Amino acid sequence: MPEVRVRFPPSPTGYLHIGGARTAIYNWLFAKKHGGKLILRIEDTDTERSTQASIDGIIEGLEWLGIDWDEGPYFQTEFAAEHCAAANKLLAEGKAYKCFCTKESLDAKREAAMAAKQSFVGYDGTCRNLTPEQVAEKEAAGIPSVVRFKVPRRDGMVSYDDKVLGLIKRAYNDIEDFVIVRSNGKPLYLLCNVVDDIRDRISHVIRGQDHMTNTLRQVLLYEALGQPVPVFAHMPLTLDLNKAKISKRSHGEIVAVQFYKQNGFLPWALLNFLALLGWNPGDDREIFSREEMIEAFSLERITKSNSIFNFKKDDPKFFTDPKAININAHYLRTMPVAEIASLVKGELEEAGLWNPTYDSDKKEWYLKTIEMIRERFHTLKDFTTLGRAFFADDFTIDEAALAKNVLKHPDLKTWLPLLADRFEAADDITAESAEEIAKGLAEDLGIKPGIPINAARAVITGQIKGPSMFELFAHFDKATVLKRLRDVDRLYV
RNA sequence: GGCCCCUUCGUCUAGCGGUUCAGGACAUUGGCCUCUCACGCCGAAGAUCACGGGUUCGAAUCCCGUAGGGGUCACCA
Repeated sequence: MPEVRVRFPPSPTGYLHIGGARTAIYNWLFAKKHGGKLILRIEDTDTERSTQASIDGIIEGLEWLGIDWDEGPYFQTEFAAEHCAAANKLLAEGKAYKCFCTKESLDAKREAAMAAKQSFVGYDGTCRNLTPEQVAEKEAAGIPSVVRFKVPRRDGMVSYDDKVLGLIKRAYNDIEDFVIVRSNGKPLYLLCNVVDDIRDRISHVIRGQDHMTNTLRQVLLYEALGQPVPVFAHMPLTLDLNKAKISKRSHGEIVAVQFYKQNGFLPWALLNFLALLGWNPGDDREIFSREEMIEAFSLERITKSNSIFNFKKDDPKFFTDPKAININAHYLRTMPVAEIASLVKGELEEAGLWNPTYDSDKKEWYLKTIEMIRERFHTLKDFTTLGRAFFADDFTIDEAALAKNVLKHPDLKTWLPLLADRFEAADDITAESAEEIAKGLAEDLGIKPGIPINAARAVITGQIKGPSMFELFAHFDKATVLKRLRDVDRLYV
């Protein structure tokens, strides 16, 4: 295979959404797999809608995901001269022509054709065969014109071999003479994109299936420009549960990469999830290290059919696709502690809960805490919400925990302080001695051990569930344990 | 409407003519474990492989129709 050069060409008209991210991911994986280059090219020719904020957001999103590129960002607008030169070349060679039809008359014609349910609603070729004299005449009269590509009028099919979908073909006669330069002299996407891909020596174009009809026309442009056609691979689209294309407009932030960053996702977990939406390695693996995924990736194993991003708005249990959360939770509980520790540090700092000693004296305690609580967390955010009691005294006790494990047994008002007394009397609290003490108290009181233990969990961690309480009695600072146990009184109001 | 693509459990998917009355993952659910929850482990339920015709000794797998879904038909990208 010649040098692999792929590109990710976002148009900066919004944030990076998961569909775009997935395109970037596949291109990135393919480049890495083949030792190729990934080029980032900002397609900003739509000056009306392009914004700097969008460019920043897209780059930030890619960087957060860990997708690095080898060249760029290039900006399409910087190559306007090349785009024009290509258009002029086609014009000079008779492969394109000026069209003086007005947009209004064209729109009217198309609407009439569609209303009449005619098979061909494209441009009718009115200006295709104007003589040079007629063209000169119209230009002299100051009539504005666009440049249209002269699609070969011949029988047969234009075709290309799609790496994902197989042979795609379409009759020449079904393709209209499309516009390549606006009346204001600015070339359009179809042409710019091809010219840029030629200049950037792009070998493989990996993009969404929504580009399929563009591809046939672009193949024609490559041929007219006398350039080799790159390999195309069209990946399936991501739809919502109603099978509608996901978009910022209709789905909001849930489809933005930024949303996942803000909601405690690990970049690699999101990437892993996204990669699996429309691709699989051919075996049962679903969790990959970076190296494993690069090694396993191939265009041939990209799925043909669209996939659904399974999220229900206002789902009380899952704020996004359950599988995405599951994968995130998996990484959360299996990644090296040192790695997750620094991410949690960021969360704590943001929440104003960071204690510098976690980096020095209490480092061991800090790491152990994370190790203990991360197992049942789903996102990084859980450390400062569900796990708040480990890092602060001003936590609130979960309602269910309070009702079920504390208020239900009024005698805990005396039992918990009693437990505190026994802990206080013990010189060294280990998980083993804590268990002995707690169970011993229950026995002496003639109650089930679960009652004081679960109540302790509620007042010490604020949660109805969590790590082994015996380990926690030993893990928490003794004074904290005693205080929280003795403070149980305040809960009965 | 034309053209193009797609169609296997709720969702992501495996499958590429026979060893599959369809396997895995997530979600759901029963149990074990247990101080709780989670993890882990063992189970359950869940897909007449969109439908209808062919081809074949044999089809989820090949062919043809039909239906459904998606994409696209801009002087947007």
